[in-house]
Parts: sequence; structure tokens; C-alpha cells
Amino acid sequence: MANIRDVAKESGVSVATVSRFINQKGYVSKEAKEVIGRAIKELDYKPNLVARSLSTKQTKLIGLIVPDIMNPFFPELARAVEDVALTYDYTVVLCNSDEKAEKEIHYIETLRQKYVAGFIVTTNQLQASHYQNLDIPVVALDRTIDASIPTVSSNNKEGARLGTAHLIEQGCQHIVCMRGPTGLGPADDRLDGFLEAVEGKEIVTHIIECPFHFEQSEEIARKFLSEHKGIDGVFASSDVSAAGVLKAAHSLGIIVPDELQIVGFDGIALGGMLSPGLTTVAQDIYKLGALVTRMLIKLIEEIELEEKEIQVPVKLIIRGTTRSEQ
Amino acid sequence: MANIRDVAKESGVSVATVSRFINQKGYVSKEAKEVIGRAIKELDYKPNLVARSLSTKQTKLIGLIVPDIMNPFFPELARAVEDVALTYDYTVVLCNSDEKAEKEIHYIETLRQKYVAGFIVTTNQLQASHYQNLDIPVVALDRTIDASIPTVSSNNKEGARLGTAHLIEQGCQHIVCMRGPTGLGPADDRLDGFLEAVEGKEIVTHIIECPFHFEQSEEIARKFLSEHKGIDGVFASSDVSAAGVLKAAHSLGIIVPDELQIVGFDGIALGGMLSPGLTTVAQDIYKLGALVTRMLIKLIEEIELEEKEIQVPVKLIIRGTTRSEQ
DNA sequence: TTGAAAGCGCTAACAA
DNA sequence: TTGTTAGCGCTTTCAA
Repeated sequence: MANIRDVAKESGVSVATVSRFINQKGYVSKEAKEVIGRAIKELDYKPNLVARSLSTKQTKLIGLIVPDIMNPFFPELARAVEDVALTYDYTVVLCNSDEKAEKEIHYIETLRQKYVAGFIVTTNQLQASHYQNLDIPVVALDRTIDASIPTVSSNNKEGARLGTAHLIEQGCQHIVCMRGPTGLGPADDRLDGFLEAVEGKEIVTHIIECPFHFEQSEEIARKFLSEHKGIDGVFASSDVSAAGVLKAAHSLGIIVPDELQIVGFDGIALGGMLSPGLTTVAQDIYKLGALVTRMLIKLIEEIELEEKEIQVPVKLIIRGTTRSEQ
Repeated sequence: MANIRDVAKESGVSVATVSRFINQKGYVSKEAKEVIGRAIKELDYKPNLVARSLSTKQTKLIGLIVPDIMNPFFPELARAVEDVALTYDYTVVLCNSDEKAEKEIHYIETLRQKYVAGFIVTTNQLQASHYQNLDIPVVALDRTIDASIPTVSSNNKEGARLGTAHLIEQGCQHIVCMRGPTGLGPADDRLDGFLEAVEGKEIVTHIIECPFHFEQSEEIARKFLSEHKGIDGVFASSDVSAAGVLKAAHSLGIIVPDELQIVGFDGIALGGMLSPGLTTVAQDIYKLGALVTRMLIKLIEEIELEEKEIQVPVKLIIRGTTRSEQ
């Protein structure tokens, strides 16, 4: 592989001039540009990015820290991140943290040794400490790590309000809210939205905590639904949980949506594959990912951020797990 | 951040000795080891991996090229790759190729400029050419790019035979095989398995081609099932397609498994979330990923490979879309 | 507008 | 067993 010196030699100029040329920095005469351009073509020269990084102390690597890429929310997010990164010539490193602080710390350290340009963090592990005094840019998704860290999130509260209101409109009077883990920002916000929607209405409510995990949700729902008769609506804080509820209902012979209506939250592809299709409060996951990545890249390239907190609207998608008026 | 020279100074030895120490190469006296170890602790020294790479022309970066991480087969695979990579101190770069040769080429070039150590390729794009004369290790998943490239795959043919046989055992007499794209290795193998299973049996069969895509599968299935009465079994070449068939059956009022039995292929989590649960030929996706990653790392570290082609067994998981004897 | 040369932090050959 | 030193390929300052 040709290096910058070969190009310099081939074109009869110095390496400094070639460097200026490829970085479009400083003065390079028209003639020089021509010769160099030709030499680069001829030699099929590609700059050695490692050498450049050593010199500039910068790479075009982005660390994407997710709890677990197998959780169906994250593939779409990762896809958006990667798409945007590609546009700006960045490369995405995948990190599964399993919500463990040690793992996060390990990734951060290893990647810093590689001069990673910045991190996108989507974990719940609220250990702000190891991000705070990091000297490289960090942005967060859907959870406020620290006031100093820019964040993109969905309007969780409004979404939950919307979803719950839909249940009420469709006639539910006895609603269970399967809330996500306490202390987890988005889960708390969604509970707030739920409470706001039922407030002052003549609705019987139950609130049960439930992880964003299919089997566990199914089990919890099965137990609850068989012990409590008369429940006619479930607002689940995630689509995976909602899928668990739907499966539980099926196995108990409860007919959805006639006897029980269900609304999920997230808008992952799974919802459309179920029968009946899952009514859900859809986040624009791709947009979340795209926005957060652009934000990070701005930070890296020291472009002023207009906003440090962006909220992305959510949208109610009505499918078959709730009754439709038409 | 402290560098190797600081450590050398602090411990009163030369950088060469420190380098030998951290790489565990060459001679370092007991005493030197002690002082250096202490200095490293004290200064919280971490080797600069970029500098090391520039010198050695090697990194611990692995490029994972998938068609699309949003396709539910790949998150589990990516997870396995990342887990194993982490064990060996490698870092995984995520690349979505969309099956486009240009994108693949772009990733390969960019990552080579970063001294990537090797690639795991899982695309169908059979453009062997740009891998063949690559001077870095490549391994492939589930598709033979080229005889020189080691491969890990599932026993697709046997799996399809197994799945189809199950359908027959459960009484199906009029079976549709929704085969994957022609020319795609695994899809062809699965068709072979299907054909082998029905061969010589008194079974009416239809073979239709269908991409590994939910909506399209649903549409194709809906059309086919409404035009052809009497079909009592479907063998789908992927779980996503099977999910589409199931959804189509529901919307047509066809009762599964009483009137129609369905078997999928892949063993992704989705199958368990459907109602009824999807009977499927499960690949051990995690194992595929783990094996292929270990293979690549061996290649990178120049450890002899025992086998250049590994087949991982598949397993029939019987759930609710086929009748059960008990 | 250009070029010489000093670094970036590490490895590895070679000499001691 | 240790140290000196020349790279790895690029950027960037400074002088010309």
C-alpha cells in the first residue's frame, strides 16, 4: 500500500503539501493539486487512518453502548446510528453492557485507549460518575444521565397518556398498568402519563411492576389475569410486555379485544406480527437514533448544539388489540 | 495520560524494557518487573493502542458485516460475536450492508485503512472477488463465499427434512413450501431438505418463493391460501415468513393448527411470542456466532484451524402451530 | 505557496 | 538482561 511519501515522490512535492491537499487545509497551488490528485489515483493511495489518529489524537469511531442488542428495541436504534455514522464517515463499535457498570467502564476504558471520538449511551445504569469527568463527548438516549449530557428521548408521559386515553375511549373500566422498573426514567414517566389519563375518571386501576421481558411479563400477566376477574384493559409499558400479556390472555382463553384490550409502548416490528396486531404507542426509534447520532457528531466536531434536550413525539398506532369504532 | 516514556522514567528503566514488560516478550528481570508494575499502577498507565497499531500494523478490531441488524436473526448473532470478541479483547464494528456490494466494499476499504484485524461476513452478496485477494482473515457465516474462506453453518438440509417430516407425521397431506430466495445457499439447502422429506410420500406439494420478510410473506401467503383450498401444512424457510403465514391464516379465519399447521425455520425469539407458539427448526444462532468468531480470532492469531467448515446441528422445537400427540 | 523536520506513543532490531 | 534508536505514516509548526 502506497503511503503519503510515495505520493509526494510521485508528484514531486513534499509530504506536507500532500497532507494539506488531502485535508484541504492551507494553501496548495492549482498545479500542485493536479499532480497530487493524479499521483493519488495512480498509486491508489488511501491515507492510513491509524497514523493520522496517532497524530491528531482523534478517530472516527463511535462507541454505542446498549444494554443488549437482543432486546428488540435496540436493533432499529443501532441501525439508525450506523446509517447516520456512515454518512459522516464514522464507524460504530457495538457494546453490550448488560446494564453492568463494570462492563460499561471496561468499554469506556478500552475504547479510550483507541482514541474513540465519543459515546452514545442507552443504558439505565445511572452511574453518571464515569461519564461526568470523561474528556470526550457523550450523548444519552432516553435517560438523563446528568444535566451536562445532551439527551434525546421520546415524549413518554404524553405517549402513556395517549395510550391510556385510547383504552378509556374504547370503553375500558378496569385497567391494569404494567409499569416498567421503578427508578428507570422512561418507565416512571410512562406511569405518570397513565395516572394522568385515569385521574378523575371512574376507572378501577391496578399498577404492577414488570420488567421489559417477554416470559416474565407473560407469567406476571397470566397470574394476575387469572386471579383478578373483570379486567378489561391493560396498558403495558413496553411492546414486549404487551406481547406477554397477549400470549397470557390467549392461553387463558380471554378474547382480545372483545374481553380484554391491550395497548403497548415502543412501536417495534413485533407488534405488527402478532395476532391480533398490537395497538401501541410508537416511538420513532429510527429518528431517536438518527438524532442522537447527529448530536454526538456535532459535539465531536465542535459545532454548536441548538438544543441539549430533544423530545421526539410519539404516535398511537391502532391495531387489533383494541376495539375500533368503524 | 501517562505514556510509556513516563513509566520508563518513573521506574528508572528504558522504554524498551517497559514495552517488553507490557507485552510479556523478551527478558525482564524480577526486579525490573516489580518497579515497572508499581510505576504503571501509580501513573495509571494504559498503553496507547493507536500507537501500538501503527507500529504493529494490527488492531483488535473485528468487522461484522450483516445485511441488516434489524432482521431478527442478526441481533442474537451479533451478541454472540461481541461476547466472544470481548473475551479475547477484541472490539466489534457493526456494518449493515443491505446486501449491496458497494456498501460491503466501502466497509472493507474504510476498515482496512484502520488496520482492522479481520471480517465476519454474513451477507448473501456472493461477490467473492473482493474477499479473495484480501490480505486479512475473513470467515463466513452460513454461506460459502469461496472454498478458501472458512465457514460455519447450520445443517440446513437436515433441518428442513426434520421440519417437513414433522408436518407429515402430524397428518399434513397438502403442504406448501415457502422457500427463500433462489440462489441463496441456505435457502436452496432447505428446499432440498423439504423435497427429500416429501419424496415418495403421498403428499401434494406446492413450492413458492418468498423473501425473508414479514409483510411480503404475509401477503404471498394470504393470496395463496385464499386461492388454494385444502392446504393443511406450510413449511416456511424462515420464522419471519412463518409469522407472516400465521398472520395471514388468522386474517382468513383459518384455524391453526386444526386446519393448517405451520413450521418455521431459525428459532428466533419471535416464535415463542406468537399465539399459538411457532413450531420451528431452531438454529443455535448464538453458537454459530460464537464459533465463527473464535474461528476468526484463531485465524488472526495464526493458530491452526482444525476444521475449515463447521456444521452446527439444528433442533426441532414443537410449539402450538403443529398438532401435538399428547 | 512550499518544504524540512519534529513529534504522536509504541515496537523491535541490534548492540551492549 | 537492558538500552539505543530507527521506524510505523501522518500532521503541523515554522521558516523560507
